Amino acid sequence: MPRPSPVSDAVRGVIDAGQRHAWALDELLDSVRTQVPSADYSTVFRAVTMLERSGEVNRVEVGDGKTRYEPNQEHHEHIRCRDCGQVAQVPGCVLLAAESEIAGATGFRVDGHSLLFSGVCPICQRKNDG
Amino acid sequence: MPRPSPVSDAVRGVIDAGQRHAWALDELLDSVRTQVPSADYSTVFRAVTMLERSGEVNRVEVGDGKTRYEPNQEHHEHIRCRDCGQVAQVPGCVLLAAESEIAGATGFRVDGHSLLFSGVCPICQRKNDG
DNA sequence: GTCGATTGCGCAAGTCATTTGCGCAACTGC
DNA sequence: GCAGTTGCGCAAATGACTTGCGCAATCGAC
Repeated sequence: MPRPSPVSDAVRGVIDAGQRHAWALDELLDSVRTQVPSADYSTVFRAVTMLERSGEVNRVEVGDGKTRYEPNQEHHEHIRCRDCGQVAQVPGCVLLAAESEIAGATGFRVDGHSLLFSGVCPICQRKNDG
Repeated sequence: MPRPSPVSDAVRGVIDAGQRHAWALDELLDSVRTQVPSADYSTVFRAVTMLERSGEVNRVEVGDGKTRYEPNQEHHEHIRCRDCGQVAQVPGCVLLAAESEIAGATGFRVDGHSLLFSGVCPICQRKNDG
């Protein structure tokens, strides 16, 4: 019987709840603190690091200078709002076939890709109009 | 007649020479120092920032924790070596058509994307085999 | 129950990659 | 040759992690 770990459990819970798609550490911390007010940044960091190592979550880089984490699901792409930074999920993948073609063109052995669309999310569109 | 600016000129020269595709600041500094040994990190930083503002270079994020810069050319994708971090260029774009579809699926107003393939470059493939 | 070992986690310091402030000194135009 | 501008080196500040340290809560054994 392992010791209870409220902070780590809260981190896992927050990510799995899926209220947001790709969580940055500070966002995770804010959310975790609604359940465990004393939670610390480093603890959240260690928790997601463990979850990543165990394969429960994936690290994603969306080019905003922050490391983000999402639940480990089937492959998909991302779309980020240029204004608020919110990251949403774009289901499906149209690129697998392209990889072998890229391999031929560049000489690289291609084993993955990450595709990020950018634009303005519905909420920010409304804000901008108003 | 503006003052000469050897460091800034060297930065522009290095990027335009195209010996590498996407330059990180420390790589730029190393290269610039072969021409101007006293060159400083902050000066290189300010130079690329200017070049970016003037539209001569583009900032690219390739998910390795460093900001990279490339000459402002027509749209293309990138491929990065998982081992050595080298970034090469993948010409062409197969995704423009997809953007409107994504817009419909997510509600975002889509105005761009960035696609990064990852894999192992020819040099590292040879290193790994040997 | 209580004692020793384990381990979650808060605190604070360290690291890495920028980013900014400061001020000297070279250069330009007058 | 002089005043004003400005490129740039130096060093400190910032932001986002990352790591070390050690307390204290909890577990299992007796």
